[in-house]
Amino acid sequence: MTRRTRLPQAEHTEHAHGAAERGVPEATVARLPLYLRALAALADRGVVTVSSDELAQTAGVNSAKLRKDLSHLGSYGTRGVGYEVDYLRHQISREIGLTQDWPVVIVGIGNLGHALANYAGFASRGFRVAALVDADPARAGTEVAGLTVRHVGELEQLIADRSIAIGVIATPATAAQQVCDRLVSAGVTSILNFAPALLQVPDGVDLRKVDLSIELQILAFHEQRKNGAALALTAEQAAELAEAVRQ
Amino acid sequence: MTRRTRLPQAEHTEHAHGAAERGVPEATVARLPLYLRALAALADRGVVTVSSDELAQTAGVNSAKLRKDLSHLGSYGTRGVGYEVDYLRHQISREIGLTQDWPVVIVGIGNLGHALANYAGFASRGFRVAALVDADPARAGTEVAGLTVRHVGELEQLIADRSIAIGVIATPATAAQQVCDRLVSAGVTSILNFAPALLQVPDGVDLRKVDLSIELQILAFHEQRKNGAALALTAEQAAELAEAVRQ
DNA sequence: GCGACTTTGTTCCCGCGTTCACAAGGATCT
DNA sequence: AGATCCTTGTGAACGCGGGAACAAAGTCGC
Repeated sequence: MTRRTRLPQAEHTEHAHGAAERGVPEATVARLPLYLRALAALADRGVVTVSSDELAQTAGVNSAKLRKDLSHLGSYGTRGVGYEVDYLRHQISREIGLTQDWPVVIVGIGNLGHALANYAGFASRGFRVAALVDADPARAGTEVAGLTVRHVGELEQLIADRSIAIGVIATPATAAQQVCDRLVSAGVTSILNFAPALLQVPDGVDLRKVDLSIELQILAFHEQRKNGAALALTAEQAAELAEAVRQ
Repeated sequence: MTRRTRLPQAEHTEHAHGAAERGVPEATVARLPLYLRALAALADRGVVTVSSDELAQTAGVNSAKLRKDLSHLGSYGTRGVGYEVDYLRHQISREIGLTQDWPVVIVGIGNLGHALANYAGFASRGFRVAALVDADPARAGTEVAGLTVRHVGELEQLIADRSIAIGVIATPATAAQQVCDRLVSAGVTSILNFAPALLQVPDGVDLRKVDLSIELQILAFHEQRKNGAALALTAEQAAELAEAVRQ
């Protein structure tokens, strides 16, 4: 196997520990939650067995992709029949790690942190909001989503006491890196960042980011292209005009 | 195709290689907001000119990728020098469409909708929350983020009156498709969906989704892999491990 | 004006992910 | 049991995005 791509670095897929053995492609991992949601919907409707085609349609993907994705986890289907909903659901849940309890700390209890603390989608998937932390002393002591907000000074203690491995950053951008550093040094190894800032984390720590405004900007780009025909045309005409005038 | 964007003396009429124009890769589009943010940070620090290397580092990407991305928009740099911060910023803003005003309607003013309505990142990038709508009559009439929440019955009227082209869905999953349909038939052509549901939209309508719990699930997957050796083998080897530790 | 230097814009190559198409394999019926 | 049908799992082709490397093109010093 030892592919020799002549570059001395950037090989973190290669020596990643468990990945070599059962390497599940990142793109596949990102879709597993979709399948899980689709399976839950089917189970609610009392469906016992589904074909890849049906499941794919429910999840909104191509059936070939679905089959290939599932094949990375194992051979959980029956040829000629399909997949047993409950069984497959359990297998995917186990693969993602949703069969265990994941305590999470949310840092920054502003509007967004407030919403995240109350978000039902977390609890229903094995994530438990175990601590809420904010830098504002006035906010500490208040109750949000059934939990008492603690001051950020207690961050390390809370992480240690409650075995927290996952942290969510919902602070302003200016505080994000500092909070991130403290989370990491306190032992958190997975971070979900909502602050619009570029965070640096050491190797071994996973960082994902969600930037709400970026999504809107992407939509705006395409929106502009749709109605853009007219505008771009005038722009082009203007350029041509300008050029014509110069001559 | 022979359209030439006017920039600090660009004089190649010859191989007017139709760069850019009709085809900015989706991956590039998704990074443009990052560059914009990096440029804003540089401008705040008073930087006037920046090399692709510097800018790439600020944005957290590879410099070759950055240059290729920018080349899709046009030739906005000066060889041997770099990019003029303000000029490039304006060009990207224009490309994404951030130089114009984008009225947005938010449907579903629960915790998340509340947070979105107050999100500062929108207003600072040309997005204007033009209407808040909720299905709960009790919530209609209340004030959120300086706007009066309207009942969902007024949705179509609001969209028409305020020329809204972008809609944000922050409702429960069960209401999402119905809201989506109404948005579309009222003329909205770009939708950002926060509800954990698969939405169907006709051609010509752009749909993007953000599922907060999916991000956490992806983190959980990797987290499990990290500690994975021990956790994955619980059944058989946990006992072995426990025994080994005992001795 | 000219050569050395700097940085962009582009080309080439590689690997990943998607998709098609089909062989493999189990279920069902006769 | 054997034939037929059905759906999975996978091999192979393909297109796209990423990264290294390089040529083009401008600046700067003399």
